[in-house]
Amino acid sequence: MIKNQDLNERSLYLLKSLVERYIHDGQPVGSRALSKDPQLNLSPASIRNVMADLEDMGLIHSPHTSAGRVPTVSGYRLFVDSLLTVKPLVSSELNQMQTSLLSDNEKTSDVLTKASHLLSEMTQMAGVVTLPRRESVSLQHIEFLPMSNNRVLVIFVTNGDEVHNKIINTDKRFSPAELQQAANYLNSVYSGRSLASIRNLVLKEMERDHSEVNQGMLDAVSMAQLTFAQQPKDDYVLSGETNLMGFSELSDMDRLKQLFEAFSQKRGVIHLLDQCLQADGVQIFIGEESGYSAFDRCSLVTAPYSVNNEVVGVLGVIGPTRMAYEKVIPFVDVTAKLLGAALNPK
Amino acid sequence: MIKNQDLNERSLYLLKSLVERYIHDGQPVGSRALSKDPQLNLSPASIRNVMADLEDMGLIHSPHTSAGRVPTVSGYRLFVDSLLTVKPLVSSELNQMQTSLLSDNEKTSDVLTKASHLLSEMTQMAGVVTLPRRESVSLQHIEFLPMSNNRVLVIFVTNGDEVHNKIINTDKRFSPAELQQAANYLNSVYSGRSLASIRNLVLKEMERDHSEVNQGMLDAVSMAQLTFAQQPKDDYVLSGETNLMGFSELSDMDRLKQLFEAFSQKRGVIHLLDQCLQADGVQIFIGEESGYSAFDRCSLVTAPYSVNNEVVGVLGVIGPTRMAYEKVIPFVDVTAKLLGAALNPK
DNA sequence: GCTGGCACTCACCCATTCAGAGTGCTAATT
DNA sequence: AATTAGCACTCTGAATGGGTGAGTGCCAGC
Repeated sequence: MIKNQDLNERSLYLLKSLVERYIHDGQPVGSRALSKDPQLNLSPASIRNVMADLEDMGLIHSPHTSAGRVPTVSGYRLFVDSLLTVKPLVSSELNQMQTSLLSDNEKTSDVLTKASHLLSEMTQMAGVVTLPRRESVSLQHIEFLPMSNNRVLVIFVTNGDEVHNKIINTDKRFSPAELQQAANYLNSVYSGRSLASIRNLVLKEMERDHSEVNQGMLDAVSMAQLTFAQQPKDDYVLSGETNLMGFSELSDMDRLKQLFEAFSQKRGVIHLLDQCLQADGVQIFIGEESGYSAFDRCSLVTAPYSVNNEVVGVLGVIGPTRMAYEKVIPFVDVTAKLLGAALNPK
Repeated sequence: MIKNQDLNERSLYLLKSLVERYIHDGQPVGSRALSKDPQLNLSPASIRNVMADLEDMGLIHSPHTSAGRVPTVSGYRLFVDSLLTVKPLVSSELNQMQTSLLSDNEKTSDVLTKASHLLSEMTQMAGVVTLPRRESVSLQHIEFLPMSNNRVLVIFVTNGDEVHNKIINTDKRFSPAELQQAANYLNSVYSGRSLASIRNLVLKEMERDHSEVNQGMLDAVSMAQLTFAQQPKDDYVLSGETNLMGFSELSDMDRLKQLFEAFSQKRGVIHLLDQCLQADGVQIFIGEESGYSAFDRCSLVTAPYSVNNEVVGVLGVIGPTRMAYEKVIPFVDVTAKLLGAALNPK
């Protein structure tokens, strides 16, 4: 990895200026263009020397002999990590974001959708928000409805007024009254607890000596087991994907197709986003860094969001590698904080 | 409109052959190529004469002087309406479709998703299935949960084990017991009825002399009113959109963007699909016929599907105008029938 | 009414040219 | 020792132009 110290002030400034220019107008940057920079009071020839050094270090690269230079992934990396001067949000933007996210009385899912739209609107790229991890949400209410045969429709509500439902196959047939009783029991014992802790409690309960407990409780616990046993697959809200079709660097149809397939596949994107749960702030994947070839020409700027000081999800912006990081980063950062605030129980 | 009778047998056969060839290999069809057709035992020159006639009638058109001919929208229309020989499904395809759709014990939404995937898989284009119209589904169970302030979370289950939920703002605060009572009342009176009829009953109930009824019933009815008042917006399940990115005729990025925006907008697509609810079989929109410019280069092959002999939704396939109608039409037709069967209460 | 013949028109491919941008290298300058 | 000016060189991209092939429209003859 290239470190800050390996390069002198001047080279770093030159790299910064080059990346900024390239991000700004999308053309390979030549020595002549850079020589116009007043802070970098150098002749094109000297700049060429510096650029040759930067190229040796793999920070920039020339698409062909007589083109200017373009940042490589490492170049972007260094730029983003050490050279970038983030642009604070202007207050009108902040206002817009606040009013759209903090409006009251919304269901969690609606707030997430709004956040996703907000990200894509503000950046004109794609916005993505993962649903809060099921593990950390808590149970508010559970309910069983009889269906044909041994099937039972489970409806449970988690905090944030999210309603989930699932069909379970029980090993015997329950009467409506029995189901009601089981629900009552579970509501009294588990409501308010996180799904993760419920899962643990259920497991313990199942291992206990069955003679001690009555049949009703046993049934209830086994239904809870069926309900909460396997982790549900995570999901996310994506919006503004179509914005990505406007970027020339993503206009290759094959790549675009791969990218959109990845979006509807969801698996890869979720895996990628999950990696950002640990980060304690904005995290960025540039180009191939993500490890998913569909994202080769894209960057992903993410930030985790928290409810009750616990990280429960991730949001981010997906766009071409050549994006205005200095604006996107604060957007993502602030959106994550606002979303956390909006989701906090009042 | 061009009618069958306006053209002699030969011209019609020529048109048919031309459209088939064009659909098959995507190149403008010239007179020489058509002269190879054994059934159409004519010299290129004669064929050119016929083609000139067809062009005058607006059925085919030449992209430029020295290219072959390409069907126009009217040409496709005539072809699809009167010339097409549909290819019945081979039994292996039918089997595949049956096994994937008729597997038991699925929720409505899962079946719809499967149908959509099936359509896109089989045709390698995009598949779309509208959710059953809310009007025609019937209420199975309703339930109220108290939330902060005057807000109440309504959960109701419709046939097909679909769980819906919604937050309503009541004008006074209800205790859990009151809510329970209201739910009990509504369940006893309305369960089994269609949402449309419930809406009517509720309206009548509201107009009745209020002194006659007790407060509990009144509360229940007003909550039902809030729940079922406005029609929920329709929705659909779309899949295989990315397949569309493979077609050269849709590879124009601007158009593609418009198309995908229309998909996520949903409004237009739904409106288009709704028009097919009345049709009593497969209905086709070719190119600009749809009236939505995003679909200018696309065709839409649809069929309504029914539960209990009542049409409740529409499904279809979206692809380039130049698609293999003779295969797509039976696919769509059969899928609609199978979906209806799969959704019929057992 | 059909067909063969013929002149004509394009789109497409290819090679060529040309200007412009940018480079690397070297020698001169500071 | 670092910077710069100068220069030859390379490569892209746009413009040009000829050649080819596919296909047409029309006409005259069968």
